[in-house]
Amino acid sequence: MDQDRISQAEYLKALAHPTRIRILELLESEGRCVSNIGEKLDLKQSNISQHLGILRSRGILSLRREGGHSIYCIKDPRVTKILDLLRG
Amino acid sequence: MDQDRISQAEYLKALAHPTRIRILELLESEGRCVSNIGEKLDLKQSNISQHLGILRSRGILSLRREGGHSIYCIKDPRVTKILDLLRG
DNA sequence: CATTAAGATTATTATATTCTAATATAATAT
DNA sequence: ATATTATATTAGAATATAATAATCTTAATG
Repeated sequence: MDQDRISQAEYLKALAHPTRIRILELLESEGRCVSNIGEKLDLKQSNISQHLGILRSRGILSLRREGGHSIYCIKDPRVTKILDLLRG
Repeated sequence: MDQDRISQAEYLKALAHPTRIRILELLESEGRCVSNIGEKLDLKQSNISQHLGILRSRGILSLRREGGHSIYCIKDPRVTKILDLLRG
């Protein structure tokens, strides 16, 4: 169906941003909370939260709550394969 | 460097469109000219030409001229791997 | 209960993409 | 040389994305 290509495109679009790629690189080693990612990337909290929301809404990241923090982890193993391919 | 993520993002952005994914699927089997792709996809010629230009400018497709036709082919084998992963 | 910390959401503005329509170019045929 | 076919390019309007700032929400703590 054509819906397939639309969701494939949306999936790729979720990955297709330099900040989101940097976030995914950070999360490849371990799950992290928003403020930790914020320190590493030196970006506004709301901006990071928006990017995380995009990655989560496409099923790429998962979220668990721990103490007062939201820990984001890579949920879909395909992203690491795609990033590996890109790094060639 | 950060430039790496920018080019990776641009590469993914080139793939991240339903029409471009359909074009790549068509080209996975064989090289095709613009009008052939046009028949299959039922889109305006200029629109297809623009999408092909985007894919070519990112090094994903190559172009050779043959008679009065432009034949486009997949140049970067990584795309088929990425599409395979998405179809997973 | 009031305060604070962590994160999410919303509004706004700026920028980028996409599609269509029109025009230009290049090669081939008449 | 003119016409035709195939493709490319450009311009413009509509839509989508992105960054910032401001405003919630929730949970934990004094």
